[in-house]
Amino acid sequence: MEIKEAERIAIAKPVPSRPTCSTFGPFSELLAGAINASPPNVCSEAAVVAIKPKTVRFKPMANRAPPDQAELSRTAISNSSDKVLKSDCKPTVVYKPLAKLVSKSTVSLLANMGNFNTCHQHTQQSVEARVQHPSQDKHNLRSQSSSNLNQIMPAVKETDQTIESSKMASQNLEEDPKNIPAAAGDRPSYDGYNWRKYGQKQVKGSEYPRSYYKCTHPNCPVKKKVERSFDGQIAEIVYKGEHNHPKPQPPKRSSSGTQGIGLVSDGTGQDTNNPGWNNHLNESSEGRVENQNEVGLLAHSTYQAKAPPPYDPIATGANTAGFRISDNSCGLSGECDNGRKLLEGEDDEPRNKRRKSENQSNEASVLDESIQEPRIVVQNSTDSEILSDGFRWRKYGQKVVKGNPYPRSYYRCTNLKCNMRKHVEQASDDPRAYITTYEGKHNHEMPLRSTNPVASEPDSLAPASKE
DNA sequence: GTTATTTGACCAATC
DNA sequence: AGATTGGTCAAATAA
Repeated sequence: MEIKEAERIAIAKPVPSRPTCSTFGPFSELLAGAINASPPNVCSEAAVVAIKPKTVRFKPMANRAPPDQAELSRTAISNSSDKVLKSDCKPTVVYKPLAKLVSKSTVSLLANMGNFNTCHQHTQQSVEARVQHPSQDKHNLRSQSSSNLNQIMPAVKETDQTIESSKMASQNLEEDPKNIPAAAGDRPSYDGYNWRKYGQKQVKGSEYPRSYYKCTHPNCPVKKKVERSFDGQIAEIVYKGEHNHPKPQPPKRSSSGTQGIGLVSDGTGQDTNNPGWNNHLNESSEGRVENQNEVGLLAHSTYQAKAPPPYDPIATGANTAGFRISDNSCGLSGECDNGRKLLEGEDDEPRNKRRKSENQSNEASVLDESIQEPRIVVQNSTDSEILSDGFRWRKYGQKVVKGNPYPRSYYRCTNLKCNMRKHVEQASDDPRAYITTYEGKHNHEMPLRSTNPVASEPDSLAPASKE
């Protein structure tokens, strides 16, 4: 009986526990398994889990980073990256069309880079941010984010940069884990604050599990809720309270400044350093973009910032390091990075430590992935076209809505058959705070895949692409 | 041995 | 008043 129950549980919770399959094949496989309800062999572990419902956790093992992160990051990354790429980047290069790979490493890389995002988040943290998202739309969310990003970040940088950045990131990542002791005690998140995960739950409205984090500072009442999609994208992030303390300064990771940057976070975004830069970024022109990016990453992220972050020294300055990354990765679209970062950052944060070890073991794989990451990069499409969640969007209008000082951008799915539309607008002063509203559903598959390597979603959803 | 994460269970709020 | 959902706590586990 128990066993059965356990099994159930395992099956039942697709979300949180991702497949523990050590091998991780393609995400698709996993999905398939889940769908079938019969876990793949790999999941033998799962079976075990069944036996032990409690400990079911997935082992991060080397295989993967925590599923969430890795996958998430991947998707996020890929998505964001794709998006970014298109918008910003020129066609350049895609290292590999396979988006899959991108995932973890990329993510982490991005995440590192993404620290920028952190900045935004800081702000956000102080405030409450809510992400709006249609529950259904994972894709939508993504798309939103991407779209937003695109919109937001028109700036285009050279793809090369992005690529490089990605590469660097990847490299960094590799190192990161090590370097990143990250987070050493607390795990810094992209925003530069340290968070402790105190709970996870699947919320009814959302498909994805929601993770609850508390700021590790003793006095700090700040909490945040993060929902991640299987893809790894962040569907929602909600911050509550304001930090009573300044952001913890990151231990400098010496090494190369650059490295410090991203690296650190191996995805976690823990780098304290990052936060700083993040903030800077935010402040800086790019900041917005980043924010947006973040948002984008987030699938929906609408933040409503109540108050500005009290401290943000970070914001103040920190960008430095990260920036490089930003240049790189996101130069084009800071978005990518940001988003990724965000994604990773949050979830990852906690995991960083573990990951370290894991990463090490996985490093090889990761590295490979990271390398591939660059592929993310690519895409360029007209400005109007945006790949967000794997779908392609065309901006057909922009307008300033009455209640919102910020312009609202309207997008349509480029697929002729598809009636899907969405509009995105900044919700508050916080660039990150966005509101994306989707209308309709996609009648078609995501085009992106073929087009872009992105695949983040696709990957997960799909066919396993394994590569 | 320590610390952090995961997860089930409990409590509170809302409908 | 009951049911449902969200949020938090605390034990167990793993690194």
